[in-house]
Amino acid sequence: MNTLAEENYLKSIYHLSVNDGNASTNQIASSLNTKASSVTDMLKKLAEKALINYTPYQGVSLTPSGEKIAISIIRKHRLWEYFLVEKLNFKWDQVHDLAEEMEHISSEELIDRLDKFMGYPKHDPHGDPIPDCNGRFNTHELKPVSAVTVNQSGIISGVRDHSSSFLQYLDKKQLTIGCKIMITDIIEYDHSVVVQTGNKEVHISREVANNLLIAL
Amino acid sequence: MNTLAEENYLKSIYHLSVNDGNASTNQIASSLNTKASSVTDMLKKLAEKALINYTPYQGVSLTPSGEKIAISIIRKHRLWEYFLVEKLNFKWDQVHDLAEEMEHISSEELIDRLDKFMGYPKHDPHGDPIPDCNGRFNTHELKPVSAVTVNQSGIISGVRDHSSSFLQYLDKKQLTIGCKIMITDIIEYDHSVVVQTGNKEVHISREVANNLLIAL
DNA sequence: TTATTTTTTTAGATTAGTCTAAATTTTTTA
DNA sequence: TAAAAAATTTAGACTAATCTAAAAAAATAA
Ligand SMILES: [Mn+2]
Ligand SMILES: [Mn+2]
Ligand SMILES: [Mn+2]
Ligand SMILES: [Mn+2]
Repeated sequence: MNTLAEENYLKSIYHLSVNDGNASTNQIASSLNTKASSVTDMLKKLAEKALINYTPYQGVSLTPSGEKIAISIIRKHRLWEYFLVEKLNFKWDQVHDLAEEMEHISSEELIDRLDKFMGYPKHDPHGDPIPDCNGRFNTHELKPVSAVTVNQSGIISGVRDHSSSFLQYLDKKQLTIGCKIMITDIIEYDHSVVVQTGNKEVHISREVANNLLIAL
Repeated sequence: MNTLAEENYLKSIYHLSVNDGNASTNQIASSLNTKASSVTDMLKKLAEKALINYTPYQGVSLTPSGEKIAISIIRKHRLWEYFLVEKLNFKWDQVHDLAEEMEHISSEELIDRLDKFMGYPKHDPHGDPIPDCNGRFNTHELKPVSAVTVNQSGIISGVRDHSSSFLQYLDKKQLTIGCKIMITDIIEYDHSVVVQTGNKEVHISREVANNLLIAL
């Protein structure tokens, strides 16, 4: 089995390399709040275990077995988040740090039974897809509100920023997962966006629009 | 906060000193599958943190703050065991090792919500009492079947041996928590015991009778 | 009560994961 | 393309937790 630190590195590398297939030492260090030199040490260990492809100075990518482990950690993280919100009535802005700890509970059987207990949910409280027990999940096509044109409408389906301050702000504006919204205006001066949600109009900054994802 | 190793030491010291109020270095080492020299090192650290009373060569006892932590770990352990059996349909012989890992999830709020979610259970799947959120629990008076006289009856309410082989054996004999049994005979030769359970008579060894606890 | 055995502690290493500071390699800029 | 800047790795050190082997203390037995 792998240590907690190894699991966190694999997960970080997975998230960082989703786009360009590669993660740099400094990116990993900043995502794990550690130093580049510590990262280099760990990269050597993970490469030794054949969980990553590592050429010094060139960044890293996950091997198939490294990716399998990363996805299993992400599955656990998202299922525990779902459990905390749906069964224990936590708010969506309270569960991330708890899940960071729970994702390292090692038993696969436990997580598969938890999945069944909750009815095989497809998305976590933040709209992120939950991998099934074989590691498969469909990454639906979401657009940031900032990339949508006036008069288009869609369903709020995800967030890019998972910080509690952002999630609490969305709660206050009643912009939560599942809400139907319509973009009614885009202010040219600062790229802020006016959206219609239910009966209200809400005015959000460009930054917020950038971090709020909708399905059209 | 305390490390995983520290928590395990405190829990071990708690269990070992329940009876005589004191735990020896060797007892702790054997209960944690570690060496006496490692234990000595840790005892110094725990004493430094004022979690135990330690005089070299004299064994240790928990201070009030050490005991508080130990009981909180035990509460978590037993609540997670209850969750695994009642919600995820694990068998009572499958949950101990999983709970050993889960008991270190640090959030108190999480465990209090879990407690509420399950309806504040009073006993874990092995009959052990679950401390409430203030660390209080009544340690019920149970007797081993080996200490009961012929014709007395009672309810199976606990086990002294938590190993899966013992628990599976009890399952096979249908001697599980909550069953009403009556002691019908005690064989003088080997101190084995004949018990009536429901419609059947079951013959158990002295060792089994010693590890099976009933409420009269 | 002295000698033997058992228990416990100390001494000295080891491993995982981290750090700072220095050296090296790569990338960018001029 | 040479100098400067940025990124990365190496060197050396530290902490937590563990180990083996040796020393010391306590308990037991003769
Ligand atoms: Mn999360
Ligand atoms: Mn999430
Ligand atoms: Mn247990
Ligand atoms: Mn139990």
